Amino acid sequence: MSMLPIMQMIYRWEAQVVRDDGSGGRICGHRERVEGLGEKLWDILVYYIIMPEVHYTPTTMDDLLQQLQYISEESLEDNNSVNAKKNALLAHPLKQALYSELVNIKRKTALSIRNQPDENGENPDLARLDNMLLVEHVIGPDPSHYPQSSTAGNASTDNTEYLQKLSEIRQDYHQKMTGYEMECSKFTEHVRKLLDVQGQVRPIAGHEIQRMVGICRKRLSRFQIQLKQNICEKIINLKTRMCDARRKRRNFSKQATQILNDYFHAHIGNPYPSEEVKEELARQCQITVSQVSNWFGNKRIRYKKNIAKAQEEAHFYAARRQAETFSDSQQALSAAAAAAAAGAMPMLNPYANPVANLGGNPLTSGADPTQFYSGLPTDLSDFKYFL
DNA sequence: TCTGATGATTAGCT
DNA sequence: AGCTAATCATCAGA
Repeated sequence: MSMLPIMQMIYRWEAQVVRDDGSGGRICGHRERVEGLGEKLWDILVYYIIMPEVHYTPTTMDDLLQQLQYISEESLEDNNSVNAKKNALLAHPLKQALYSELVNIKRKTALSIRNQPDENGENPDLARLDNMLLVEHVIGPDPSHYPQSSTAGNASTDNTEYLQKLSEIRQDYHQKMTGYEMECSKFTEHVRKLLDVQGQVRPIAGHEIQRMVGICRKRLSRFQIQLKQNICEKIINLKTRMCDARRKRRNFSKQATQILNDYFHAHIGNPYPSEEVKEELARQCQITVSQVSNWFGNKRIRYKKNIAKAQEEAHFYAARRQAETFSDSQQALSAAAAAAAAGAMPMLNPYANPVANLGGNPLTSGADPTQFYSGLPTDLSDFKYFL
């Protein structure tokens, strides 16, 4: 605390006292603007002005500083001498005048300095969290009361499970928020009562108490933010879990697979549907365009792989047939294996060579005939994709 | 429970 | 951006 404002305040108040009670006394000419009043100002005034007879008046700056230090360190609680001072102060005829003056000065000086706009502004983090909680139906209307849509079975099951989990989170949130509000109210009420008591001996106006309660609530809102953050994290985890397609993979319906297979085999020469076609297929199959893209990606690569596998098997069996003409069966098997491994005899590849394909028997490969021969192209140019 | 099928994801390529 | 190839995670039938 700076000394100059305190001295100015003392002089100012002394002048006020002289005017109010007309009893004369020291009148000081210092009426300069008072700035930066501290919380102990009231005690200082009590010591030096209201009860000057029980305290010696400091004559030097060092004496005054020493006295101020003493006052600052003295507790206002459970102290007989302090209580005596409080009582003397409350009974003093000038108490009200002094009180009003100090409240007025505090409002003009200290409060105006501390009353920054950000103290009253809404916390952006809290607003963001509240917004998310509103969007996710944790606050506001309960989504579990909404009528269920009659979508496909899997989606409906997922939705029900999601709503159930969300309802649990919602319940947890409201329970914790109720507890928070209760604790918050209890604490702010305690602060309010404390300030009311302090207000009897210190210049604390009603609006200051309100402001202090607001500050308390603001400080306590950190717990509220923490709570809301935890709830938001829970929702994000829930959504991640529910939306993780790998965990909740569902096979497409038979009808959807049929539609996709029909298109694939009908366009086996160039199984790359355009974006428009993908959208149409997605609509027909009731899946997303991405799923259509995935399906075609998987289909193409697996189709190719199966061809390679069929080719390998064809090589093996062809080689074995050829080897059967040998007398040594061991030699035959070795020859077949070597032929298959080397990918020899491409003539037997039903897809690498369309002419051979048309003459071969796909069933000997052991592959799924519907996989390989459904919608088999008749025009040789259709094979360009696999050549 | 095992195993092949299948949808989704990812890195790398063009 | 779209594709391939490898891989993962899950489904579903034996």
